[in-house]
Amino acid sequence: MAAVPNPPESPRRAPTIKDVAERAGLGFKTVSRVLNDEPNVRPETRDRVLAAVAELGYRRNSIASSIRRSDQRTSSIGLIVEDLANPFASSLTRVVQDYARERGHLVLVGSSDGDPGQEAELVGEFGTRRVDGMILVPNGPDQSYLEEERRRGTAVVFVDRPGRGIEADTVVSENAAGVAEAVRHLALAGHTRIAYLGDFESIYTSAERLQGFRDAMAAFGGADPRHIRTGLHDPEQAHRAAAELFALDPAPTALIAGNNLITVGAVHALQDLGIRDRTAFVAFDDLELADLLRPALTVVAQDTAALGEAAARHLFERLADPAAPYRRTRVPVRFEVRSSGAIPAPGH
Amino acid sequence: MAAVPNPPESPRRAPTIKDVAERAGLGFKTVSRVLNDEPNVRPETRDRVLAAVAELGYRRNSIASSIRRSDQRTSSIGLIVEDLANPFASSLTRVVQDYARERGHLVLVGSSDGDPGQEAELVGEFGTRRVDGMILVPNGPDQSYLEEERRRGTAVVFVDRPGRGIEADTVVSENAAGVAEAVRHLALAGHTRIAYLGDFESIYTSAERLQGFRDAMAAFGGADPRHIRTGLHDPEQAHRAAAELFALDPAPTALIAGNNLITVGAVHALQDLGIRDRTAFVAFDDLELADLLRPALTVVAQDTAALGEAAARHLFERLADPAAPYRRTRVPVRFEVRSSGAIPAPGH
DNA sequence: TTGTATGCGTTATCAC
DNA sequence: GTGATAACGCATACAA
Repeated sequence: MAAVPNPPESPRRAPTIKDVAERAGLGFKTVSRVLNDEPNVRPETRDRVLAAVAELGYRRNSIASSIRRSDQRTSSIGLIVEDLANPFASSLTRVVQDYARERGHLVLVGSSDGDPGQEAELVGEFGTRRVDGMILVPNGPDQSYLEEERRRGTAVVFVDRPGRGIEADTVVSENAAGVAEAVRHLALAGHTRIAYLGDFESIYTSAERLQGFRDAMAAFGGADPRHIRTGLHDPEQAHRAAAELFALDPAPTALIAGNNLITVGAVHALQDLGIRDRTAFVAFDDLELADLLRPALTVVAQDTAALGEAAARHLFERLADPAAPYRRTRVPVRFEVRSSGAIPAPGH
Repeated sequence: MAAVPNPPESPRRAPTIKDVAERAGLGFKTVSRVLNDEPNVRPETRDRVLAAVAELGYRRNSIASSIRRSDQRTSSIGLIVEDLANPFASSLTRVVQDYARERGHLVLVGSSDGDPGQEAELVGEFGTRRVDGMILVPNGPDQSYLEEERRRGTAVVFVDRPGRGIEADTVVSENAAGVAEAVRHLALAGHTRIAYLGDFESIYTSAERLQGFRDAMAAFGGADPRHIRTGLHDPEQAHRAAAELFALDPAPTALIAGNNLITVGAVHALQDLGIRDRTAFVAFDDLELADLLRPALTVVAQDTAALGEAAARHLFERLADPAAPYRRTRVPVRFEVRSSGAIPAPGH
């Protein structure tokens, strides 16, 4: 930590359109016209205004502008994810931000950590700032409180899972289909004792993925109930659950992990047990180095780009037409075959 | 994509303090007093106000509030990173967001993609929305344009690398020391032919890391210039450069990758060449599954949490005291020994 | 083509 | 304690 001598300049009052008007020797309404590209301004006058703007370093105060304009729009939207540091969330955020910016909007972000209280607080803060709309990954049993925001004209879109107690535009992944494909892939390699590790069943995505697993397993004689473990919310819990699975007799010969945190714990467990090379494995969610693991990880990859773009699109379409019927979009997943899923069942 | 019947409710005008005042049978200034916890309000009156607030579902319009308040503060800050989807950036964002939120501030985010033009545009958008301050990972040869923002009272903090053409609070990693430690670690395993893959030398962090490499190598007889490759800006370029390195005679026996994108390309190259198990490797930047690779990746991990928190702290301290001397904070890196760095030199 | 009066929802000032 | 009035920076309506 080093201190630099520094001379801070006196913080000046920012110039307003009145300052610009005075400088240009015009009425401030004329300045406003130029700034908003309204017609009926002589090119010459326009130039004078722009010159004054440049000289004073004027920058519009869009905060003041939005308070007065008829639509009350702020050109900003809010995005609430569980954890911004999670690759799923950050990649979603990036896409939403790009989409918004192309339309002149900025994005306010917040992490709820899966806590309904945090979520509601963030919604409140966003509302206070009068965002034009919000996209959220909802948490908890009830999002009906969002009706109030909506009455004020705020657009609401759910992504990753639907909100509860409220109807709204929603974008989700094809969770069940993705897991079903994983099951079929493993069955093709001769596996029948396929285990599943999932998060809390109260979470929409977890429930859908588990359902996909159960339904797909039914075609192959059904899943062994002891081979299904849910309620795993971090890598450590997944690690323990996986270790317990492989202590069973008969032990599973293949494993499906329900999300990326579970994957991390599960692979660690297989590593500890020294059975990474002979246990078939498919992970839901792609991971940055998945193809560099040995065996390379076969994954059900969510299309976060499509998810984010669809959510953003829904939001802006809702802003354009508040009366349109609500829509639910399901985004296909991509089954990425690498090698871990092709490890054959013993004796197959 | 499914359409839901839906009946949208008519968007109502949001209630204002005047509505609340009328409802409570009071002057609106009294309402304002209650909302701002100002003294001189009878508890009884206060209750009447709060009741009316609840009944009407009133929510303060902080946009209107900030336009009028004397300090002009909006309780929002801006954050500009290169790519929000990058783990380094997203983890930084998360920390900044948490720090800001604890202080009642919201965070506007933007990705510059390393383009100075995008960066300046985002700064402009943030300025227009009158953010209280901005934290940025600067790009390009000149950030002096930020002086203008600062004159308006906006706090400016650089993170990851210093801005150019302007003095400001800055937080950077101990880049050179981190690479030097990697070199010493590899030298201890008997390596002398250590290669280095880096990004453009025009990037501050790249230059610092390369310098750290050169200086540390000097203690071991110096680096072979052919074993240093820079200007690698994505995994593909790093992949090719690594392949070329190991086609040399004599080929390096150890490799240091200058950032996470380069690491991905380099490990792929080692994989293709079938020399992952016998080439010592140290990566700058940690990766999610680094410990599950085989060999597990030895890394120089940046402390993104400390980086983000220091940046946020600088920002809020600057807001509290605009006249304080500028500070530059250097955040130590963590050398994470796993196995890839301990692979011995041939015949050692 | 340009300018004036008014109002947005809030905070600041000052009188009651 | 409470409330009227002005003001913030801008957009809207309308007059000139």
